[in-house]
Amino acid sequence: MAREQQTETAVLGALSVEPMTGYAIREAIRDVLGHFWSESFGQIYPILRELERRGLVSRRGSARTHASTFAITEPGQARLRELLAQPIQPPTPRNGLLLRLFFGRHLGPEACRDLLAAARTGAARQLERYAAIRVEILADAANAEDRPYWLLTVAASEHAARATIAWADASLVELDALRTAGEGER
Amino acid sequence: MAREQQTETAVLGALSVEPMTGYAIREAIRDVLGHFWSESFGQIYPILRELERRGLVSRRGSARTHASTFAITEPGQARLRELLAQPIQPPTPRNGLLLRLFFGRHLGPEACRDLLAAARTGAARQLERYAAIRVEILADAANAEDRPYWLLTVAASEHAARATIAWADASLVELDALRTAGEGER
DNA sequence: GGGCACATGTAAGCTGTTACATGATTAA
DNA sequence: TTAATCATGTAACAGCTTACATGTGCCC
Repeated sequence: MAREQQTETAVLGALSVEPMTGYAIREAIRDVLGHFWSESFGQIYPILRELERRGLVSRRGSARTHASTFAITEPGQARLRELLAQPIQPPTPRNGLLLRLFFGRHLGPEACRDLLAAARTGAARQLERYAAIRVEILADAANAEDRPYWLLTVAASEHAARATIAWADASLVELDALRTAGEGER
Repeated sequence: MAREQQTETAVLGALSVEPMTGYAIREAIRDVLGHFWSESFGQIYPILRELERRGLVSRRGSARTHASTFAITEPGQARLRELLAQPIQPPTPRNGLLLRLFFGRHLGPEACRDLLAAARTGAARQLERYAAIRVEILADAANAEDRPYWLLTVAASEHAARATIAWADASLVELDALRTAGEGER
């Protein structure tokens, strides 16, 4: 699946929940899919125009009034199903934290400790956010059919965050052992 | 930290382990950092030339002979330490699997099941690869000082993979419940 | 001498972000 | 009425991948 089609998927998917303005699509993606997806205005508006041209979404209200709402059409629904069935494009891995830790010898144990502690804190904070999202999803009576799928994605992020915390805790212990050993050598 | 500096970090880091050709840098990044980093030739060669110009690496042998080895210089070491201390640039999240599952209602429980099963299989295969990398690192007597840091990154990936497996298992159970409920409604 | 792995590099092109320009609407 | 938020869009640019062009050295 080409990269561009993924934006198309996200936009059509957002509109499959309810009609929205382009601005609202961005907000929804940031607030609801934020833990696993992102789109910028520079992507969304051109795609919306393109989707409109192809009849996959319909615009209500003109762009000039600064209040045009987009709704997914029947062909749009079909296109969304088609896109969702495409093979998943594996992301190119780029983890700045692990890059630093891999070359951690040049940074020293203390700085690595700080990196790990920060990662742990960040993951813990994310867990709180996921709990809030979970509550929101459970409270949303309008989209009961979507609920199990939405909860699936939250669970994925929660598992990942808990794994990060467990890894950080174990690594902090190991780094401490390394620091003590380093002091012993002096 | 700007994106471009991250490539600089990866290249200088690779050369901090031992002098290498550009080709070998790519191989090393793919084989050793592959689970959390990637670089392509189109990035590596221009950066090497730039680093040479700035005196951060030195070239032995000419490009024309197709066998020039790059080594990190003393200023290069200092630059690497500086780069490693830069704040981490958070990656923009883009998880194609979670995007599909979020809109899973349109795909149906069976297709989502397949996605989860594939994710589980992939994570299990990765775990095997990490075990192999771990053995390699432990067997590498030349870089004993780097070892604890390298093992840290492997542990991170292992934790993540195990979290994926646990999540997939739990989610498969939930999806089955959903399928059964769906059949009961008919 | 044919194929393969090693090796260097460039150019085109895609994806995506950022910054900017512009305007409407609403609440203080 | 002024500030904040909602809203639409574009242009420039950064970053990265891919494909291509080219060549070396080795082994069968």
